[in-house]
Amino acid sequence: MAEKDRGNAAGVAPAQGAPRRSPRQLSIKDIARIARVSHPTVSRALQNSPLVNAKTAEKIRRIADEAGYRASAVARGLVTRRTRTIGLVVTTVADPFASEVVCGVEQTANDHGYSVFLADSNADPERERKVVQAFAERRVDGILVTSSRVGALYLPMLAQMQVPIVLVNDQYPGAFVHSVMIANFEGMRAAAGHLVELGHRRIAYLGDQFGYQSDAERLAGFRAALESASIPVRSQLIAHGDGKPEAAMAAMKALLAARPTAICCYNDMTALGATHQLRAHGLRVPKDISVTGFDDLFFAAYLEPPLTTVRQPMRRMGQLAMESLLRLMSGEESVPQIRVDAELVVRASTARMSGRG
Amino acid sequence: MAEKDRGNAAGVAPAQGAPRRSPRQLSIKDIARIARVSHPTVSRALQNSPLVNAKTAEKIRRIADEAGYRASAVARGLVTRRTRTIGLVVTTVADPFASEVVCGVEQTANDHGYSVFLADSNADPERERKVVQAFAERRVDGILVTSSRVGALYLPMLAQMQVPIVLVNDQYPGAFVHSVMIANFEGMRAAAGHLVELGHRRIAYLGDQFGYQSDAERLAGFRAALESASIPVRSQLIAHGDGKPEAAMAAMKALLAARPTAICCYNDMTALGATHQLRAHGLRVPKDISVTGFDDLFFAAYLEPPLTTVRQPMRRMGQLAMESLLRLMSGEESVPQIRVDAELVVRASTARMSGRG
DNA sequence: TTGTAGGCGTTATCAT
DNA sequence: ATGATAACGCCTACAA
Repeated sequence: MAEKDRGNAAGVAPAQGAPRRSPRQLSIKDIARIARVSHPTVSRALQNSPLVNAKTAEKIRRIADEAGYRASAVARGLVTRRTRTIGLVVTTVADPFASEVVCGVEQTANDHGYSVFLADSNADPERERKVVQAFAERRVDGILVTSSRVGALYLPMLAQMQVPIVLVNDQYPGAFVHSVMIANFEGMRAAAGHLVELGHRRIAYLGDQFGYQSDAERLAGFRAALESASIPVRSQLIAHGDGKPEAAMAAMKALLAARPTAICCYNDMTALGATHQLRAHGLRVPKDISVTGFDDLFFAAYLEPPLTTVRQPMRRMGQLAMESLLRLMSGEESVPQIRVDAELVVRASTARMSGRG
Repeated sequence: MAEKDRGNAAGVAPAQGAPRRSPRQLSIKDIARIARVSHPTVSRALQNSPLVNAKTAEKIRRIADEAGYRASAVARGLVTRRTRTIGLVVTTVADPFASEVVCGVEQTANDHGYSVFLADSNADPERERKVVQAFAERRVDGILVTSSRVGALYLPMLAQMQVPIVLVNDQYPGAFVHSVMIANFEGMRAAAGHLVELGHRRIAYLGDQFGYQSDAERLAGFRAALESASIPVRSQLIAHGDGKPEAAMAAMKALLAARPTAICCYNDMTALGATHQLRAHGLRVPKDISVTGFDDLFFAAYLEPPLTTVRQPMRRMGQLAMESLLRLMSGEESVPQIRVDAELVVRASTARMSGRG
């Protein structure tokens, strides 16, 4: 019998006429049989329950360990109705902002025993819907969404799923209770204010047409800085890309006609494209024109010239969002709107205004 | 009775003295009761089984849809023993190479009805071990690993888990059967060869001490290019960082003593740091010194000067890895080692050697 | 301290 | 074409 119980998990060749490999994972009952106890006892021992004899527990744990037994989280999830799983949706992981947030989320989730399902939406509403449905079927305990462009779409789904949701830099913050947001207004106001102090008066704003709320807030901060210095905000000095370098180049080109001496970009990716376009036109940064970004992505400090930008503590924001979600999942209340401070980092892409004006 | 069956899923306030909200998700039995059929019939209808009357099926689907019913993938996974789930481990998502691969994997997985668990290892073997254990408990159908520095560590786990594993740019390819790798040797040989053609003879190599196999192959390609031009490879012209800008700066500094006129970097992140250091020393790229990278990350084309580099089709590699895993999971055989071509992209960071030599 | 008996929400295997 | 019934692997009463 002992012979029979051993199975052939160790990779022994299957018996003749038995083409079926993968002898099936061990279950709690297998461990129970080997340890000569009932399976509930094994369950208790593995959860370090005080209701089981210390020696027995030790023996069971040893056996389970030697056998390489891993309790099935799916079976457990079925009975406990909690999967210790969350769904994380991003527009695309390939975006450096998103991947930093994902990193912070993942670390925090793991530290608390949660696994995370990652899904790209590609900013496609239909895909985003499917992704959230998949999460619903997976019975995730909570959902985290980064930079969604279709936030409102979640409302009906949320109602059905009955799981908490937290958004990071959502574009429709009004619709949701829980979110982690950067101080868009203050951050961009600081960047524009910095340029004003350097003597610039023809300052442009290169935004993100898909940034909605974030873009609106940053633009408002930009306006506030100019207005408090009594500088009129001219519409020829405002343009929009899509948050990526390619579109930023086109938008920058259009902006050039208004001859700005400085430009505030919606984010670092936009600054990357804008700067590239400026060079193509023979303009030197910052001598001829100053440029600021937003995010402080890893490459900002290594650009030529190093980029003056507004730092977002992206990883930390991911962590904060996950911590908020953890609270909600355990039934506690959580601060609805978490607002994170942005920090202006002055580098070499901005300089005192010179000639050319 | 019908009254009673309705439950209060629609968000009706809970009855007095019933503090317990979240009325519990609908199950297949609820749908069955409403449709006045048995639950297996519902199951069949929802799977579009031909074994069920077309009209009945239609009615069931309509009811399920209106009720917002979502079948539990966890219950299904328990009985079918397949979760349609894979585990994806990366050293860190914050690395742009990794996030591109993740993107390709995720898209492909989703298109085939798989959800992906993402986990960072932070290049910490202990954490990586825990992560894989979590995957085992989650009963993932397969595992994908990117740029692992601890590949060998998987062997024993793999034996126990009995799930297929595919590695992307693994550092210990010998140990595993299935992997997707870039043509490291040929790629770097092309980059170095390009510099040789431009007349350079004092060419340095700035590698990644944690790149193991990848670094070894790229270095070999570098050597091959020089040797085929009868240029001796001097050890003072070889240094190693860790694949990131910071360490690259330090390594570059040390390399400067040997006065190279060109430098091949292990990857674009390394090139970022190396270039930054060169500027700090007043050297102009490419006038005084040429620089090449590897990867062709999104920012490479936007640097000043635009970076000459070796392109890896990262997303495509993620897709190939996932497709290989899909084959393995469905029991088919798959090409063990998939080798992807690298492409030299010549931009402006390299130029014909001038004076200063 | 331990064992017995459900049940979690599906799919699979039989009947009918 | 449909319905009973039995798993799947675990946890949680409750009983002993």
